Amino acid sequence: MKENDMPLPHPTRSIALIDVNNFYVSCERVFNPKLVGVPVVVLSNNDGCAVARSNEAKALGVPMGEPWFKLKDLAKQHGIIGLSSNYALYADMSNRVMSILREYSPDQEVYSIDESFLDLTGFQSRDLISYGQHMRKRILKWTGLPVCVGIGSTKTLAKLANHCAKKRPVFNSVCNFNAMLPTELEHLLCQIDVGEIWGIGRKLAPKLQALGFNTVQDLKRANPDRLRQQFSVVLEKTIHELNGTVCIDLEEISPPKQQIMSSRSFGQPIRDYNSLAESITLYMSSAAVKLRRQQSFAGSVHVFIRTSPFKQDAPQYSNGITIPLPSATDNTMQLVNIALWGLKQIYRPNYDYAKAGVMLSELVTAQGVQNDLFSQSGANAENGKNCTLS
DNA sequence: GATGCTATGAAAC
DNA sequence: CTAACGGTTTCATAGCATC
Repeated sequence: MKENDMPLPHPTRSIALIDVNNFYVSCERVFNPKLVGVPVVVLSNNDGCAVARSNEAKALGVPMGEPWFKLKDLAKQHGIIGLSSNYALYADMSNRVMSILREYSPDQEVYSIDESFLDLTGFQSRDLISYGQHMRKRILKWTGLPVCVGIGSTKTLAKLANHCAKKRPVFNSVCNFNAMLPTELEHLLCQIDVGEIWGIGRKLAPKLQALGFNTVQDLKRANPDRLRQQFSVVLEKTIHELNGTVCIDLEEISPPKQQIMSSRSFGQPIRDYNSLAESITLYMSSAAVKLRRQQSFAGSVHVFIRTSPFKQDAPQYSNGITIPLPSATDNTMQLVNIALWGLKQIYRPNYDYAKAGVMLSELVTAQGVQNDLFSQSGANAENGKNCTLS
């Protein structure tokens, strides 16, 4: 791809999206080179489902999210290796990658454990492909992880460019839409399925195809107003972003979570109240840690328990309860007690429970608490831990 | 008729 | 030997209740 060194028609932003290939699998391979070149999947909690697949595993047709027991035959046949996940390792590797990337731009959004946006606007456009190659080679050398780089004038386009970098060997893992001629880009976008666009998922893709929007180019040329009517604002924004109009900003500082959830499927079904209570206590403790780490206070607590929907013949029960708190708190003891009270309300004996969890919502930040306290002249300020919701 | 709350669904990683 | 199936989060909307 030849770089375009003509002046660009509009003041164009250059947003890069850097994404580690098959992140969990690649992490495992760094520490066990025997896994290189063979089909590998990393499994979810309790070795339940495939949450990451190597290219070899994908080529064998292993679907994302497939339960491991359904893969046993295929695995035996082709020697697919199933690994338990090691989230502490992945978090550590992620931190290394993110700090390397931070040196390439002061404007970074860490979007997920294996993805980061960088704003490269103002960097010399014709150099961006080599800049991207530099990142890629450095990350590979310093962490052992393979990444791809996509560059475009919006986040949606950067995502799409990243997809091209990954899927099309021509780009050698770095694809810059901004460096392509309009006709060249159009030709490319005609070959990509609508379903590949960020925000177009399993439900939306078939609906759009039914209306004749089969490729990215089709959707790019669609009438945003009309599709907003028919679908949603989200889709309207996507169309604008495909045309280079920024609708989704770079979020360098991640806003505090509005709700915090902790839940887990059990390795084996649980029937008795005490075991359930133990789990709920554990989940709430971890939720409370997350809550305090972002310096928030919870205004309501939700507790839920459920049997396995996959056991068709077993009696099913699923219930949850939301408990509003008179006063927002971040205190583990208080939160656990409330959750256990909630559990008592919804618990029914003689069911095989498969999953339980808690959710904290109506979160207010410590900042908000401060303001609240000032505005309410310190009412309910006992050890600064509680605040009244107004 | 406008506004607010809740439950639900779709999407993402 | 059999059965076995993730976890969080956000955002938008629809339906219902309320002012």
